Amino acid sequence: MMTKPYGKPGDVTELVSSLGWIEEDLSSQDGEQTPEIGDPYNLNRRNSRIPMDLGSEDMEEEEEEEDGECGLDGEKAPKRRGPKKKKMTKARIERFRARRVKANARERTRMHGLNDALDNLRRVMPCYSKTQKLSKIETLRLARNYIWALSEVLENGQSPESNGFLETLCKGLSQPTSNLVAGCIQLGPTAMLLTKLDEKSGPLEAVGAQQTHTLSFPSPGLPSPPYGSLEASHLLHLKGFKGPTYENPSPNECSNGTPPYDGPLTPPLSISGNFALKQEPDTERNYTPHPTHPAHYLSSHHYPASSMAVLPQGHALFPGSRYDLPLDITFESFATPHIVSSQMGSIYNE
DNA sequence: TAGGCCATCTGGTCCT
DNA sequence: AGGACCAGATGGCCTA
Repeated sequence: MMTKPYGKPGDVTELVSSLGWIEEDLSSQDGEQTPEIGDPYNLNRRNSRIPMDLGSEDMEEEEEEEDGECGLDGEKAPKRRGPKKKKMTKARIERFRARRVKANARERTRMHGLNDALDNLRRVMPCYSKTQKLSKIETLRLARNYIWALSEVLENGQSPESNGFLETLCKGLSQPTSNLVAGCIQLGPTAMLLTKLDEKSGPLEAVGAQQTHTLSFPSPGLPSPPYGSLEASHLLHLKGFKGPTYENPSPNECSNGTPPYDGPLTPPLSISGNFALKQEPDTERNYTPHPTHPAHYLSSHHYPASSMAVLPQGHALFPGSRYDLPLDITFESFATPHIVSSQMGSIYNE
């Protein structure tokens, strides 16, 4: 679908004068402006965007006026063919304006719905923060990568704590987002491992076991970030899951015929080093299963302020990372692969 | 100040 | 005819 381009500057000058009635009329909508923006309908800057061709009766008066008129260069405009249209009456102007206002409202609502859906998507991403939202495009990219990474976990048994999992997640993401994801991923498994170990042993033993973790961050004594919860939906959608039966395409191929994904691989800057925080025993570890998590697979941790540089806006900058992690960041969905790994048997057996 | 991101308005197109 | 969807245009806000 091609959108008709707006008129050239010359056209604008010409039309602004001839369409003064529209400008004047639309400007009267000021009373309908929404409070968020001073000029929500852009009425004050729409002069150059007055419809070049309303394509309907709404422009009849303007078309009539132009009949026989000379253009800017003095050339005679071609005589308009077809039936003479009706005059633009006040009532017609009103109808046009009402239609436009209604359409604008619908469009706003539609976009809000789209944004709500994006927010919902953000919430199930490996890292979610209310204060530091992923951009729309990064949300979509990460979602795509996340689905891909999870499918590899399911199909190949790839560890969600492996660098491969992380690299898949970060494919095509901007460097800041990659760092954010890396930080989440690298911090996330700790709590979950601890949680699992806690089921068999005490926290201290779990801490000791953590030291053999393949990834070198969140150290045993390292305070964990505030973990979020794994929403019930993350488990529910696995119910009845019978395992992958599809052919897993290459990351750069799309089986549905869509163009290949050729986003550049942007490995996180700090897979193993930059997030190495202080490796001190954390006597302040405050491990509590997240209340909203039905299976208590995740826990809720909080970083003591001493363990990281705390930025003014409540963000914690991880050493070596360009990306500061909001303190309210959650890792709710990151647990999914672990859930999948640990529950695979029971899920399959259902 | 430039660039990224976003919300909004807008007209065109398609569909019901 | 009217609504949904789309993409272009524009200005505001924020950050490096």
